[in-house]
Amino acid sequence: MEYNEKQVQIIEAAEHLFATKGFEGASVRDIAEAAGVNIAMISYYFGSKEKLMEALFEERTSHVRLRVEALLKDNSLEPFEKVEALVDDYVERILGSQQFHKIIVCEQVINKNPVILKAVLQLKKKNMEVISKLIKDGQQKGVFRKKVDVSLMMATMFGTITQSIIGQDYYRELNGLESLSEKEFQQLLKKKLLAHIKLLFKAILIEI
Amino acid sequence: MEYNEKQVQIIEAAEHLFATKGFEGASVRDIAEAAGVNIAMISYYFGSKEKLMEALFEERTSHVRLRVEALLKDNSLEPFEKVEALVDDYVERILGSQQFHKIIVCEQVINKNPVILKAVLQLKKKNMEVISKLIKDGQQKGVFRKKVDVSLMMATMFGTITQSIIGQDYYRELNGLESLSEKEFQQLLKKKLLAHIKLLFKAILIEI
Amino acid sequence: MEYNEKQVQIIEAAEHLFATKGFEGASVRDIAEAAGVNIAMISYYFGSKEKLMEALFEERTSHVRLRVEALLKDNSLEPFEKVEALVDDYVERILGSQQFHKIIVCEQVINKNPVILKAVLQLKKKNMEVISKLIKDGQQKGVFRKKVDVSLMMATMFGTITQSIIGQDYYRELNGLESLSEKEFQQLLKKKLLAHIKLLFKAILIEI
Amino acid sequence: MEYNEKQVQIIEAAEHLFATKGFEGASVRDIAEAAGVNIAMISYYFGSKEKLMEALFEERTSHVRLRVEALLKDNSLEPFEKVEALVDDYVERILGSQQFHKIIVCEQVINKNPVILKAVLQLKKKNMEVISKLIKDGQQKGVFRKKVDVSLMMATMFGTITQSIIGQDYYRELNGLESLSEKEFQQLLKKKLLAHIKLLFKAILIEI
DNA sequence: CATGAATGAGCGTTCATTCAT
DNA sequence: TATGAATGAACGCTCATTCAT
Repeated sequence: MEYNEKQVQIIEAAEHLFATKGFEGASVRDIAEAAGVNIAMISYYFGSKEKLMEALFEERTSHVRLRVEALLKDNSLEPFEKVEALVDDYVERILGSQQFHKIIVCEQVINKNPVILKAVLQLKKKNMEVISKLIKDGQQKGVFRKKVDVSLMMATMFGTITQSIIGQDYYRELNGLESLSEKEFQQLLKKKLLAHIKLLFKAILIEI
Repeated sequence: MEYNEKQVQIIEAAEHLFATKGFEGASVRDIAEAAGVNIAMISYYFGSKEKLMEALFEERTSHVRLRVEALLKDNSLEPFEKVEALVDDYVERILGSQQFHKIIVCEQVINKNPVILKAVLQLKKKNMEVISKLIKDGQQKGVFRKKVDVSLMMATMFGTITQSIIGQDYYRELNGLESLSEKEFQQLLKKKLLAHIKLLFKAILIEI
Repeated sequence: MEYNEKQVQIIEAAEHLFATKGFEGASVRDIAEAAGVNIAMISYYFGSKEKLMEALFEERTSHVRLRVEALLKDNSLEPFEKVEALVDDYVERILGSQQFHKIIVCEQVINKNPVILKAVLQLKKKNMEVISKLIKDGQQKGVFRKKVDVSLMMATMFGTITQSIIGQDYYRELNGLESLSEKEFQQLLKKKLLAHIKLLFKAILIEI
Repeated sequence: MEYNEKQVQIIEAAEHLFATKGFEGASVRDIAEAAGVNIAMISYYFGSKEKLMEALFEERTSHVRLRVEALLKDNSLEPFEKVEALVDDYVERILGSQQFHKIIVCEQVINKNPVILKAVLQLKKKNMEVISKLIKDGQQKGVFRKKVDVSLMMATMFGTITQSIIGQDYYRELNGLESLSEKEFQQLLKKKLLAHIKLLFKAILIEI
C-alpha cells in the first residue's frame, strides 16, 4: 500500500498519539490537528479510527516479515551466530520504532482490535516457527541444549526490550547518563541490551 | 485506607475493566454497572475516575512495600538464595494479580496519571535499592560478578513475566495444554517461569 | 407507559418537528431546543432518536385500539349507522392529531422504521378485521352489497382525510374561508369531510 | 430541458432513492453511487441536491400539463365520460410513476422545497380549473348535481390512489394475490381502482 | 469538461461529573 | 448518606459542497 503525503502525516500523528495516549485516549480531532489535516480526512482516507490503526499496523509491519526468514537461509553462520543476528535484528528494529512497539504491547492487553490481534498472532507464530527451526538446527548439531522453551526465550527478549523502553528515562537518570545526547543514549542502550540479551540467550541455549 | 463493601466492589470492577478495556475504554457506567452500584457512587466515593484509579493502585500496592525489605534482613540465606526468594516473591505476586499488573504496564505507556506514575517510580526505586544492596552483598562475598546491570536484570524479570501473561493463551495452545484446568495451567506457568528466570539470573550474576 | 413533564415536552416537540421536517430532517438538537431540554436528554430518556419515534408512536396510538372494537359490539345501531359512527370516530381522531397523522403517512413511504411499520400494519389489520365484520353483518342483514372491497373503502377514507389535511391551506384559500378562525375552519372541514365520506361509503355499500 | 445520459442516470437514481429514503435520507453519495457517477457530478450538473430535486420534479411533470387540457376540448364525449377519461388518465399516470408520486406526497408534508411546493400548487390549481369547467359543463347540461365540492372530489381520487400505492403489499397479501406476477397485479390493481373511483365519482356527481 | 481531493458544519451519541433531594 | 435526574463537552463520523486541475 502506497500512501500520499497527507496520509503519511496522519499515520505518523496517529502513531505518536496512540503511543502516548492510547487508542481510546487519542481522539481523531487530536490526530487530525497533530497531522495538520481536517478531521474529516481521517474517515475519508482510512474509513474509521479503527481502520487507521489497522493501516498503521500494516504500514509498520509489512516489511518486517521477510527479514527473519532470510536469516534462516543464511548458511554462512553457526547456530548461535544466527541467534545473535536475530537478536541484533529485533533489538535494532524495535528500538528504532519504539512508539509503534508501545502501541502493540498495549494493544495486546487492551482495546484488542481483532484484526490487529490476529495479525500480531500470525507474526508471533511466524517468529516462533523460524526460531524453532533455528534452534532445532543447533540441537541437531549438538551445540544447543536438548530442552529449550522457545516461548519463554522470546518472552524474555521482547519483555526485556519492552521494559527497557518503558523505563529508559529512569534508567538514564539512575546511571547518570543525562549528559548524553538522545542519540548517544539510544546507542548505549542498544549496546547494553544486545550484550544482555545475548548473554541470556547463551545461558538458555548452551549447556555449561 | 479502609473501604466499605460497595467501595471494594467498585475497585474490583474497575480493576477488571481497566485491565480489559484500558482506562479510557472503561466508562464509569460500565464500572458502576459491573459493581452493581449507582453511577454517581464513583464520583461520590472516589471523587473522579482518575482518583478511582489511584485508589485502586494504592489498594493493590500498599501491602507490597514491606515484603521486599523483610527479605533483605533475613540472614539465614545465601546471596543467590535471596535472589531466588525474591524471584519467587515477584512471580507469585504478579501472577496472582495479573489484571492489575496489566493495568500498571499500560499505565506506564499511556494515560500516565502523574500520581500513579510517581508512585510506580517510587516502587521501582525502592525495588532497585533493595536489590542493589542484595547484589552488592553477593559481590562482596565474591559470589556475584563485579559488573551487574541491575536495571536490565529487573527489566528481564518484569518483562518476561509480563510477556508470559500477555501471551499465555498462545503459550497454552502452542504447547498443547488446553486439557489442563486454568488452575493447573497457572501452576505450570509459574513453575516454568520461576525456573526460567532463576536460570537467567544465575547467568547474569554468576561467572562461569 | 407514563411520561414525566420533560419527556412529554420532548415527545411533543418531536411530533411537531417530525411532521414538519421529517424524521431525518429533524435533528435531535432541533427537538431538544424546541422542547427546551438538553440534547443529551433525548438519548437519556428514550435511548435514541429512533426509539423516540417509537415512543411517540406508542404514545399516540396505544389508546386507540380499544375504541373501534367497542363500536362493533354496540347492538343499538343499524349496520350503516355503525359505519357512520366509525367514520365519525376516524375523522374526529385524525383531524385531532394531524401532525402525527402526517408522520405516519410519510413513515409508511420513507424511513420505514421496522418497529413502527410493523405496528402500523397490526393497526391496519385490526381495523380491517373489525370493519370486515361490520360489513359482513350488514350483508347478512341484506342492507349492504354482496361484493365490497374493504381495502379500497378504507383507502378512500384515509386517503381523502390525508389529502384534505395536506391541502387544507389551498382549500381554505380556494373557497374564500380566510376570514374564519382556525377553529371554525377545522370544524367546517370536519363537517364537509364527514358528509363527503359518508356519501361515498353509502355508494360503496348500498345498492341503488 | 434536455438531459444527457449521465444526467438522466442521476435523475433516475434520485427518483428511486428519494422515494425510498426521503429527500434527507438519501445522500448525494448514495445517489451518485446508484447512478454510477462521481459525487461531484451532482453539484456540477444540478448545482445542489435541492436543485436536483427540482430538476426531477420538472422532468416528471413538464409533459403532464398539456394532457388534461386536451381532454376538456374534446367535444365527442358526454360530461361523465369526460370525468371517466380523466380518472383513466390520472390513475394510469400515477400508477405508472409510483416512485415519483410517493416523493410528491411526502414533499407536500415535509421538506417543503418552496420551488416544488409552488409548482405543485400551480399544478393543483390547473387541475382544479379544468375539472371545475368540466363539472360546470355537466351541471349546465343538468347531468351533474348543483353542489359539488371539487376539492374533496380530487382529494378522494388522489388520496385513494396514494393509499392504494402505499398499502399495495398488504392488499396483495390480504387478497391472496401473491401468485400473480408484479405486472399482473399492477393491472388488477389499476382495474379495481378505476372501477372504485368511477363509482365514487358517480355518487359525487350524479343525483340518484 | 469532468473529477479526486478536501473541508466546515453538523449529525446522533456517550462521556464524566454535578446537584437537589 | 446515597441517588436519580440532568448536563456541557466531546466523541467518531457523514454530510453537501467546493475547487484546483
